[in-house]
Order: sequence, then C-alpha cells, then structure tokens
Amino acid sequence: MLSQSEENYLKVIFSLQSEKEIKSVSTNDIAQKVQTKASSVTDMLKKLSDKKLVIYKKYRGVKLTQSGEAFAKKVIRSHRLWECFMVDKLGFAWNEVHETAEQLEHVKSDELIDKLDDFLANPKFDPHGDPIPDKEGNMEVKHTLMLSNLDIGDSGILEGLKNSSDNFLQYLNNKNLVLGDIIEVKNMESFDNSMLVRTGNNEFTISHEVAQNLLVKMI
Amino acid sequence: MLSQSEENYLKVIFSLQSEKEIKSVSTNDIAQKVQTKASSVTDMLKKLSDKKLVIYKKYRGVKLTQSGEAFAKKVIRSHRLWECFMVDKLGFAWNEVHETAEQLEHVKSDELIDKLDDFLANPKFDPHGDPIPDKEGNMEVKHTLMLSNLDIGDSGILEGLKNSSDNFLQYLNNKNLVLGDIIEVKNMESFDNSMLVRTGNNEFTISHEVAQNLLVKMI
DNA sequence: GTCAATATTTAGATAAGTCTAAAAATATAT
DNA sequence: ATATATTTTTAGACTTATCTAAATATTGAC
Repeated sequence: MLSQSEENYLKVIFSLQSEKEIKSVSTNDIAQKVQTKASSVTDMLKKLSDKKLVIYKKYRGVKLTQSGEAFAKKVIRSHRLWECFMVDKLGFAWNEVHETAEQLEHVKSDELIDKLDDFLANPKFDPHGDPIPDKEGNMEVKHTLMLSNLDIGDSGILEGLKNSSDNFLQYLNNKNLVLGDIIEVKNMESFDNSMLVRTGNNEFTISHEVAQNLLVKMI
Repeated sequence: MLSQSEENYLKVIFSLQSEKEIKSVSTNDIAQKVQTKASSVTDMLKKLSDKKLVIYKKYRGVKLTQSGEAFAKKVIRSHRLWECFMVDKLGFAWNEVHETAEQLEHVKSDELIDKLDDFLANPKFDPHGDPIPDKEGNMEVKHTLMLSNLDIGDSGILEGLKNSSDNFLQYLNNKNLVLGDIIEVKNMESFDNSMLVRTGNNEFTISHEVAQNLLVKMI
C-alpha cells in the first residue's frame, strides 16, 4: 500500500513526463512541483525505485515503470472524479475544488472510485477539461490548440486549460469564460501578441500569456 | 490543524465518554478502541492536553474539553455523512462503508461537509441508525430500548444498532432485517433469554446477545 | 492495612518523511 | 579544456506516531 506522499510523487512524475515527451524527469523539477527540497526527492526516488515504481539512475533522473504509471493514473482518476463530484453535484465553482481533491484522491478504495464514476455517469473530462482515466487507465486524448495559435477570423471552442491555478480560474470567472464557449479572434496586436476576442456579445482583450493557456478546438 | 491520529483519539474518547455517563475515560479503554498500546495513548494524551483538547491528570484518565468535543463531533459528523453518501447515492450495503468512511472523515474542508450534508438533504441518522451532528454539533437523541427489554407480545420499530460490526451487519442481512422493520416478540426462552420474533411473515429465533444489540422504539 | 494484581507512565528505540549543509557529479561558458 | 555554475546526492538531524521493557501508581483481595 502506497503512502500519500508516495502517491503524490508518482502523480507529479507522471504529469511532468507527459508535459513534454521527455524520457526522464529531473529531481529539481519534481522538487518544485511537490513543493519540497531536492534532497527529499532523492530519498523518495530511492524508495520508489526499491518498490519498482520508477527507474532511477543517480544524477540521470527518473521515469515511471508500468506499475508506477498505473498507480499514478489511479490517483489522477480519483482526483478528477472527485472534482467532478464537487462541481456537478455539490455546487462548488471550478476554482474551489483542487485542494480538497488533493485530499480525497488518497482515499484507498477502488470500489468507491468505480461507484463514484458510475454515479457521475462516467465523465470523460473534469471541470477544467482534463481527461479522466477509466478503470483500465485509458483516457481520451484531446486534439486542442492554444488559442494563441489561431489567426484573425478563426474561431474555436474552449475545451481545456493548460494552467488550472486558482488565479487563472478566477480570471476566467471574471471574464465569464467557461468550457464550451465559442471564442472568435477579432484582432491581434503584433507588438505584444495580445488578442481581441469575442464570445457571444462580449468583446475583450486578452494577453498572449492568457491565450497560451486556453486550449481550443478549431471550428 | 489536527492530524488524523489526533482526530481518531478525540473521536474514540467522545464515544467512550457517551457510552456510559462516565466522567473520565481510561488509558486502556482508549488503547483498545484505537488499536494501539497504552504507552502510545499516554503520549497522545499529553499532546492533546497541551492543545487544550482534553483534561488529563496522570493515572486519572481524560475527558474532552468543549473544544475537544467540538472537534470530535465534527469528525463523527463527517464520518456519518460519508456513510449516508455511500449507501444512499453510491449503492453500497450498510456493512461495506465503515472502513472507507474512516478515511473520508479526515478530509479537511468544512464547506465540503456542509455541502455534502445539503446534497443528502440533511439526514438526521446514518445507515446504522446513529445520529448525525449538525453544523453546530447538535444531534437528535434517540429514545430507544434494547429489544431484549421487551416482553412477549410487545412490538417495536428497529431504529438502531448498539454494535455495527461487519459481523453483526452481515448477520442482519442474512435475516433480512433492516432499519424501520417492525419486530414482534412472540416468545422468550427463560433458560437463555433467546427470543422468537416475527417481522412481516418471517419468524425466527435470536439470541439474547443479538436482542441486546437491536435498538427499538416500542409501539 | 498490606500485598499482589492491574493499570499507567517513563525511557529509550524505530520508521517515515522531511530538512540543512556539505560533498560530488554534471553542465556551461569562454 | 578548464573553471565556474548548477544540479544532485550524501550525511546527519528533527518530528510524529508508534513500540517494548522497565518503573511507578492505583486498585482490590484478604
């Protein structure tokens, strides 16, 4: 049985691994994401390696084994299902659920998660547009672009976020942007790459940084 | 912020305290319920005492302070609401939810629990008939008797269990007994105090021990 | 009221996960 | 290619919650 700490490391390694198509993940990157010191990461990597959850070579970073990846996906599945539950059933806003899901994800009961999944009608994406692995670990791959890649005149459906920090979510709340919205690029400032966009009757300007964090499907 | 371990101790002290109208709870009784050694209990009692959650005098046992009792009730509230959720919404049987609720109860989010409470329509009792404290810590007091106290010819509604062990719950499942059932005492064996009872069209014999663990309201 | 039995506490040890500071390996710049 | 900067690891310490074994206090039997 894995500890909460071990589960957190696996989850973080998994997400770093899939962020870029990189073969192995560095100690420092993990430390930053887990919010700890590099020396603590080294200790944990040894432990995970002993348990055959990661392949670890000193100074060369780590990558997940099949078993490690399976555990990571289970934690992510649990996290995202709990987020769905909180938003869809309990009425939380999408920016209020992350921290609590960080706790709920560690509750050990496969049957609980599978029944929760059914209760929620087997959602494929969480409230931030991130895909939810099924019982076998399969998850849908989204073919989305960053809004910043669209040209003037293009439109896209907002399907996900590259960044789900509370800050950013609150920004989107203020702009009344939600998943599913159709965003049209009306203009683009070549100086700073900021964009004038329209959703429904609202027109407003967004920075390049914001546009890079909005994932859309072109239409 | 309390650790899971601290919360467990508070919960156990609360339940031992209310089991009997005893002023203070002994180290050994706590050890047995928490499934640990007396020496570990002593260590923890000192810590809880430092945090003003219990009044502790060496060799004289402990009792909860107001603050300690409030925390204990919060944990119990959380535990019982999660049990309701699992049984009423996810379709678990009443004997399958205790262990998982032991984990869920430690998730720290008042808002989560309050919203869960509303989502469940503010239940007053959990699936085993135990009362659920509300946000302020108030809980209904049940005026029930042990079935073993009824006389031949009496009837009662099954409203709760004194013991909710998996063993006992499975026994009740086998007998098809559920909360709300009307139980009539048809006969009583003076030798071993076993009872012949009837619910609906079923007649069967139960031991004195079983009768002592069934809480009924006389009708 | 004394003494044996029981309950409780103390002292010292262990394991998990973390930290700091120093050492070692790797990467980078010129 | 060598020196410097950066990254990673090691060594040793700390905290929390636990344990065992020994010491101490309380209870109960006579």
